[in-house]
Amino acid sequence: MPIPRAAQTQRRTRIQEEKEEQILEAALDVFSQNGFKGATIDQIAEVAGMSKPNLLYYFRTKEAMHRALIERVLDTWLDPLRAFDAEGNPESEIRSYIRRKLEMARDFPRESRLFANEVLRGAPLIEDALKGPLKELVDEKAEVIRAWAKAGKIAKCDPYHLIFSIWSTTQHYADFDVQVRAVLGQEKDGDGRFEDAARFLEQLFMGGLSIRN
Amino acid sequence: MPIPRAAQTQRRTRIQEEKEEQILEAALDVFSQNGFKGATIDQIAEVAGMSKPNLLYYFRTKEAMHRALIERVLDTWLDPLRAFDAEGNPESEIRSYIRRKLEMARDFPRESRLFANEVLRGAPLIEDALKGPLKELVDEKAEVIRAWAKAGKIAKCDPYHLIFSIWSTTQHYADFDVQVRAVLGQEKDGDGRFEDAARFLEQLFMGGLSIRN
DNA sequence: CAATAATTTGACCGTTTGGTAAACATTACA
DNA sequence: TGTAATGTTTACCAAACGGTCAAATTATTG
Repeated sequence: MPIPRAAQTQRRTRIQEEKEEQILEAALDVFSQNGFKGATIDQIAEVAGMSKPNLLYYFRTKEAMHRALIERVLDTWLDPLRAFDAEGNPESEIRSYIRRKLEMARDFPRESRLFANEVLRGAPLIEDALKGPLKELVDEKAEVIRAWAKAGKIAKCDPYHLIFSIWSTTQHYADFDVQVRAVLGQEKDGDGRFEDAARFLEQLFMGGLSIRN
Repeated sequence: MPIPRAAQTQRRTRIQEEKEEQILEAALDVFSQNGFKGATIDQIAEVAGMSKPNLLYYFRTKEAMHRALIERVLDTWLDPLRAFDAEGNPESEIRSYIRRKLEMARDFPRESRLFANEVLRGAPLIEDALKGPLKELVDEKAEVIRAWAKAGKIAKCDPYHLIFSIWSTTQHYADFDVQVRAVLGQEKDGDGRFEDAARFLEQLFMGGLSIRN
């Protein structure tokens, strides 16, 4: 009778796992399209196929839902950068980083837009994560790139802005999808568009870093 | 006594000009930070320094405000691309296009974020503009770039994705400003950051298009 | 099976929101 | 200066919102 909130219980039941998953899936849909303030609990509940109080049984507030969602996304979002290997070959490392980021934009556009929405509004929920773990990771990888440049393996360039430009060019295809589709028309869609983008970005970055094929 | 809404009157008075300007300025502040749904009329009214009904005297609905604002922004936003000159030198044309876009991201970040917010939510208000005038303009300039490539003045590349990548890399500094600042720390701020970005992007695109300095 | 814990829901609450009505104030101009 | 058009404000409304409550239902387990 007293309400032991799902999030507080020690061991999570099967139902809890399933329902929380179901809710976060719906929340991703709604938050990524409307932003935090624009999304409503009723809307998420409807998409999730459950009543509003039921949803609030698993996440006590709208913000708790958003926080759970964005923390999870932020984590997987950085996986490609973590995979960036200092010991590897500069050309193939950068090339495959670009491709992996582009694949994520293609396969997880909602996650990209959720993140974009959050950063756009000032990133109140993830400010600490950006200044802490994210910055540290980028610092580390920037150092790798700088070392490559110093060793003459790639052209000298600002590693931070290189990373920014890879982020922005790839995520653009998720975040600005509507615009991209409007400009390209429907004839180029899906995989064709993806391959065109991949080819172009590869050429751009390989050339810009003086890595000739 | 009957209410001749400002927007409907034939000739606009001095007060109308001033107040509408004042409102749109405030609306830019609020909409760009919170998105359409996240922004409230009360908030805009407060920033504009007038009462809510007074604001609604000039713009009958929240959507009317947003529409007026975004149409104006969209127009000026495309100016740099319009300035792109087919007769000019490819290198300097592309270089100055990048610089101009980067300057806009620096000087008009709110406009950039307003636009980003609108596209992120599916661009319901400007879908037609994207598929019409915007597409036509991009088509035209893409043809110019293609001709340059054919003439061997720049490397062969997909002109559409080239334009997308210039848009995304430059606007990134406005839209993802919080993230950029979090990663770079505060030591690099303002003009220093801008110059670093400009130098990097110039190198990237000039190299990627095989235009060697 | 019994009883306890976990889950689900309809009804509800206070606040915020977009927008209106009408009275009041100010400006423009004959 | 008078008066009609324009501009401004206070008070208000209905709908939507985030969230609560208690009762009902379902699952778990001794």
